Amino acid sequence: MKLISQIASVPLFQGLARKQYEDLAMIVVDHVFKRGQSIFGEEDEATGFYVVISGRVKIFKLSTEGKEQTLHIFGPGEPFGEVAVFTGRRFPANAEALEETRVFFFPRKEFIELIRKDPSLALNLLAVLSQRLRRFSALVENLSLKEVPGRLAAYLLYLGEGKKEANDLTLEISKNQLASLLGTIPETLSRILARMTREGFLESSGQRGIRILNRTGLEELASGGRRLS
Amino acid sequence: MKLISQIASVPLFQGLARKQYEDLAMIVVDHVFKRGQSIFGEEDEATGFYVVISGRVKIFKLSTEGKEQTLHIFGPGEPFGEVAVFTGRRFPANAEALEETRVFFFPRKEFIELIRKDPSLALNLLAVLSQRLRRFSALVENLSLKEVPGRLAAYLLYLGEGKKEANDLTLEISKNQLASLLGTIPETLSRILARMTREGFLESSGQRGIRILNRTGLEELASGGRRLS
DNA sequence: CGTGCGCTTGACTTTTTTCAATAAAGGTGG
DNA sequence: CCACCTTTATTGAAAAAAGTCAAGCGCACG
Repeated sequence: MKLISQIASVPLFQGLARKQYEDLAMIVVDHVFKRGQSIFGEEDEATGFYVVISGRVKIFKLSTEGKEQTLHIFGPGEPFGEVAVFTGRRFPANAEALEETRVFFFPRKEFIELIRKDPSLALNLLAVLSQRLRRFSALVENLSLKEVPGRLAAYLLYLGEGKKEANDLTLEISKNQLASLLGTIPETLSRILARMTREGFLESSGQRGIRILNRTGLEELASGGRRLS
Repeated sequence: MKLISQIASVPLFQGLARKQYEDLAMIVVDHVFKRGQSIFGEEDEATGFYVVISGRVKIFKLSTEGKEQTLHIFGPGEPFGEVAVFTGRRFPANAEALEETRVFFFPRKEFIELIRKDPSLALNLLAVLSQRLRRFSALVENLSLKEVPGRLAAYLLYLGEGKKEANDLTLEISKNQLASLLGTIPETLSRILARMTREGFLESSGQRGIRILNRTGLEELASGGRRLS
């Protein structure tokens, strides 16, 4: 059946027994959201979590002044909202479809029931969360470099981690938001990107594309062993 | 038996069935480390994870130039090294006892076997990891404030979270290391602490103690709605 | 009792932010 | 498909913040 093969193709559910897939198929709720439509809001009850099947989902927070800060963009195969399922009962951020997006929703209660029945599911989840935790702590390290060029270099390398085309990056957030994530402002980011381009570290293609030309150079910047001239 | 009640008092294992505690007691390895002794090193095989029973454990990384960066200090009841158990097979950092420290070691293979037998253990673990992930993402948000006073204020508030005496803080890392975590240098941190003291936001007691005197003021700094004069 | 490490302070330099003005891109509706 | 409009990105010059270098203090430790 189509549903089961779709579930089986989600990395989070890789390597489960046939029976498990059938059980998952029993509790899953198929949802389609239109571009711009909200999937859940901050402070909403977390009644379950989602997996993106097709399309893209933006996770973001709104500051008190109403400014939007994108935390992450999830694409096909990626789960989101799981953290809330196991801690609080509320989502800590908002989720919205960036384009026509299909998601599978797994209701909290039923899902936990499933875990109780077969723990291999839990082991998969633990692996996913652990992985994320590791990446996060790497990010924290990066952000503590004291100068912006170093932070930017570290971030770009971090972006390429575990990709085939590690030199061809696509920013999943706007440069304004990247600036904010790096603890700086768009003007500074823009200037530093310009300098890096001038010095042959990278080249940008379009608004979101960045190609790394001198990986070693970036690594030196990120480790503080070198500075932009 | 003593062992079981000690295991039961670990938050990570709260609320399990009697049988579970007995199983855990079967696989646990009791270890005592002297002050300064290494518990594991970066790149060591992660054959299991630890829970602090008494004493304190420092988790740190060494930079290429041999400088030490403390990531965390764990005290009684707290688990460490779990992430490595579920992802890679190697630890991403070093662990060392800060004082005479007793830890329980849970071997990976046997522990995973236990999870397979009873998933409520897995649910506890999932909750702990999720919680940590949440705190981490809050930390990332804090570190992205563009000025140091804001980052410091956010960090101090973050430290006090979920404590009874939220205004009486004890830094668990040296000010040098705090500076590094905040993406700045000790001199700047020192000056900013001095300014904050002069303006009545806080007062410091001893080298590691900080008392918050004006929480609202710090919150305004952290949100960018106010600056030090 | 000296040595070392961590913390503080001062004067000076460099980096980053601010403010303001333009340029480019992307989406919208005709 | 094009013109328009709003959002996003870039650039310059002046102001502010943070970093560097150097020196001194104080407490813990051997």
